[in-house]
Amino acid sequence: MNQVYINQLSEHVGEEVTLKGWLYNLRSSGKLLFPQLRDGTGIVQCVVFKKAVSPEVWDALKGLGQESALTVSGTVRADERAPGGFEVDVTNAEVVAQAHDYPITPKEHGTEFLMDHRHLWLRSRRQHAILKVRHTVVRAVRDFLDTDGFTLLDAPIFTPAACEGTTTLFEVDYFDDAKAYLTQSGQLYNEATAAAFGKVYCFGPTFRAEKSKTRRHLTEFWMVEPEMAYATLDDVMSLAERFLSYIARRVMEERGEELKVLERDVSKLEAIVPPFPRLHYDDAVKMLHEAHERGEMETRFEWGGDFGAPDETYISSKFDKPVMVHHYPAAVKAFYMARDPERPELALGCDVLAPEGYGEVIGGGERATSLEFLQEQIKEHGLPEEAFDWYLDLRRYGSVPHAGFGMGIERCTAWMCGIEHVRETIPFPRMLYRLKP
RNA sequence: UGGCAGAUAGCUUAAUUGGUAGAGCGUCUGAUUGUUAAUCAGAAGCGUGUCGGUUCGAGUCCGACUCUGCCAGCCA
Repeated sequence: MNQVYINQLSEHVGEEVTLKGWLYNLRSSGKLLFPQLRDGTGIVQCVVFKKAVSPEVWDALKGLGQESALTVSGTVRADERAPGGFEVDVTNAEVVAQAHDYPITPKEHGTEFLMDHRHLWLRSRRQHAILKVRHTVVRAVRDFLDTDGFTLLDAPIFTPAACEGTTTLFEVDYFDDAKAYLTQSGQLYNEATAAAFGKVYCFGPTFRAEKSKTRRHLTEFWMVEPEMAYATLDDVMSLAERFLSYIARRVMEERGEELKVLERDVSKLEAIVPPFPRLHYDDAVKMLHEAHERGEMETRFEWGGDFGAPDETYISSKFDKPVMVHHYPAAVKAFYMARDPERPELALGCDVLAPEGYGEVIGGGERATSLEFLQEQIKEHGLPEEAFDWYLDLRRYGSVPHAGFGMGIERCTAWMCGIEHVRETIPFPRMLYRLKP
C-alpha cells in the first residue's frame, strides 16, 4: 500500500493510503472513532466506522492510549468538518506499540513539568511549530550567506582562552593538565578566515557560563557570525538589515501554518523590510532622557553605560522595525572594536534591537586594525598576551578594515514566533539549573 | 549572583480565623453513527517538597534547607 505523509494528503484525495504515526488524541462516538494521527509532518483526523473494519481492529483502536504508535490505511477525503481539510476513512489499522498514561495530556501544564518532559513535549503541536520555524530560520541564514558569497568556515568549540575575556567561560579538562574552554564566540577566528577567504561565516553552538535567568538567555545557544574583509560599520549595518528581512520573508513564505498555530501577528513580520532606522548612541540616550522627563522611565539613564533590558524595550517600542543602535561608548564594548576617529571614546559597534521587546538579536561592528592599539587594549583589559599572539599576526600581515556581527538563532526564532521564552526555540535547552533531559 | 513569588493526587488547582484536605482533567467501566481540549453516567486511586519548631490540633504560623518560576545584571 501507498505510504504517504500527512502533509501530502492533498495530493492523494480519493486514493487508498497508509499513514504511519502516533495517536495524538482519540474521541469516540459509539459506532464511530475519531483517532487523530500525527506523523511528524502534520496531524490528521481519521474516521473509523465500526462496520468498516474488522472486530479485532475496532477493539484494538477503541482502547488505545495517547501517543500509541500505529499505522492506518484508508481513503483520503476532503472534508470541511476536518481541522486540516482532509480526513482518512479507515479500512485497516495496526497497533505498532501501545502507550499508556502519556504524561502530557491535552490540558494545561506548568513550565517545570513540561521542561522535565521536554523529550515528549517536542511532540506537541506548538513545540513542533516553533522548531519548524527554527529550522527555516537556520536554512534562511545559510541560504542568504551562501548566495551572498560567504564561505562557511566554522570556528573551534574548544578554545585555549577567552575570546573577549569578559563573560564567564565553561572550563573543561584537555589532556594531561591542560585546560580548554568552550567557545563563547567564533569572532577572533572569523577574522583569520576573513583574511583568507574575504567573506566568511561560522555557525555553531556557543557557550556562556553567565548565571543568567531570563527569558532571553541559554547557557548553550547557536550563533551565526558573518565577517567581511574590507568592510566598515556601515557595510555591516546594511548586511544586518538585508539578512534579517530575508529571514523574516522566508519564515512567512514557508511557515504560514506554523505561524497560525502560534497565533503570530504576521503584520509584525511583514514590517521587517529595509531600511531599518539607525540610531546614534547619543540620540538613543537623548530618547531615554526625554522619556524620563515625561515620566515614562523611572530612572535617568547615564551617558556612557550600556542599555539595560527596560531601556532596550523602550527604544525599540518607538519603532515598528528593528532599530540599529551604533557608536556605543568603547568602554562597554569588546576590546577588538574599532574606534570612531572623530571621537575615540566611541566604538564603531552596532546592536540590532528587535521590536516587541525581543532585545538584542544582533551585536557587531567594525574591528580595530592597528597592532599597537590592540596590544594596548589587551593589556588594559588584563588579558593574557600570549593567548593572542596569533590574533595579533592578523594585524602584522596585511591588516585591513573588516567588520561582522553575531546573531543568536534562538532569540531570532523567538522573535519570529512571537513567543515569550527562548527555551522553547531549541530542542533541548541548557540553562542555569537545567541540564536534563 | 540579587530581588520577588511559589511548592497540595500523574497533571491543573481549591481549602474562610489554625479545626474532617475537595474538585476538574487523566486512568478504568458503560452509553452515544460527526466528535473538535467531545459529551453524559458510574468507579477506582492518590496528595500537603525536606528537616525542625510553636500548638490540644498545622496545607495554613515560625526557622533552615532543597527545588521551581518571574524580574534584574551580563550578553546573542
